[in-house]
Amino acid sequence: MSELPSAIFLMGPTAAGKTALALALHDTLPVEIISVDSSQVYRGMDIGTAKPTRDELTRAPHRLIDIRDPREAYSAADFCADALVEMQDITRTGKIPLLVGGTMFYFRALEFGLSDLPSADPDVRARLGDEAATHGWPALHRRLREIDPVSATRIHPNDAQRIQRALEIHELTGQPLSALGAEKRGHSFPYRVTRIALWPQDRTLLHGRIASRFLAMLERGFVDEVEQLTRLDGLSLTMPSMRAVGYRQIWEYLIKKVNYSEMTEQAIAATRQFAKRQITWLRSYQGVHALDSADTLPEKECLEYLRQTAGL
RNA sequence: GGCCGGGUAGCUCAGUUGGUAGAGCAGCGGAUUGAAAAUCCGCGUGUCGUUGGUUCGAUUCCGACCCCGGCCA
Repeated sequence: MSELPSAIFLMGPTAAGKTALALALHDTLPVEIISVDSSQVYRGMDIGTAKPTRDELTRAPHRLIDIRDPREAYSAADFCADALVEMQDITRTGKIPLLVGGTMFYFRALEFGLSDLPSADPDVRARLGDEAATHGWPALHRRLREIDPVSATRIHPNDAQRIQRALEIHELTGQPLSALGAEKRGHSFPYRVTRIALWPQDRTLLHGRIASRFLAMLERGFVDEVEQLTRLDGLSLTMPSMRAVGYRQIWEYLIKKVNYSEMTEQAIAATRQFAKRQITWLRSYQGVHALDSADTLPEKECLEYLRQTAGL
């Protein structure tokens, strides 16, 4: 058996201090950073995604940032392919890939793989969306029950997105998702992973950071940033990029659907809920070493852990 | 100071013709296979402002007091 190269995952909810810790690690270890963030892939979305600043990027380049136009879609499958290419590129130069971010689904898909399924088809989705608009999603769920009872049991009748996806797969392949998903193509991730998660155990503290960070984003021109985006021809609120926390609420403020204080309140609440979902992922992610980011960054603790487990 | 509203969940409010109460939002927990910062599921005990009275029983009726609006002085 040959020894697999090392990789480090640095995970954590929003506003936990991941970027700061990653920069610190980059200063002392032979690592190169890959961003694991479904919103930072978009160009022009800087303030609201808490993208590293230009100075920080000069100090420690991040891969997989600014690789898409906000009118394009990006997916977990795209990420897996892109990340693997970058990881191998880093490994080739004798360095260690440090994957940093808050998109837990991307981490999971990368490490454990996705089944061999067709990618999204806008036409099929549009047609299913139209059907749902007239008959309702529960009707489509009934149809799913006929063609794929296993998936229909797993997917709730209200879960529009998953019903749509399951029906889409059936239309595209003629086979049920439950059958395709079952034949896992033997996935083996070619890295030895050290997983670290960073977040304050004190929820109140996290909430405080989320609120003050959002207010700081507003001061740095977040509304202007979204205003610029609304001028992009063809960009709409339903696109994946604009479903991002903060962007969505500010967009609604700009079209006068909500006032300024409602926007602020709703954006902060949406961020808290997002952080909670991220924490749910982290709790179920096996083999994760949790670091508490309370008042100060646990930089030394992190380095010590890496020394012991990854031999750095 | 007088009159009129109102004081019920963290917030906004509903309700109980007297049998100790429920929505939305927030919060908490969970799921998660090409939209994932998405999408979905589950969770509601709170001196019903305080204090007396009537009553078998009061958050509900009556009185006093306190607080917040508004109007009049």
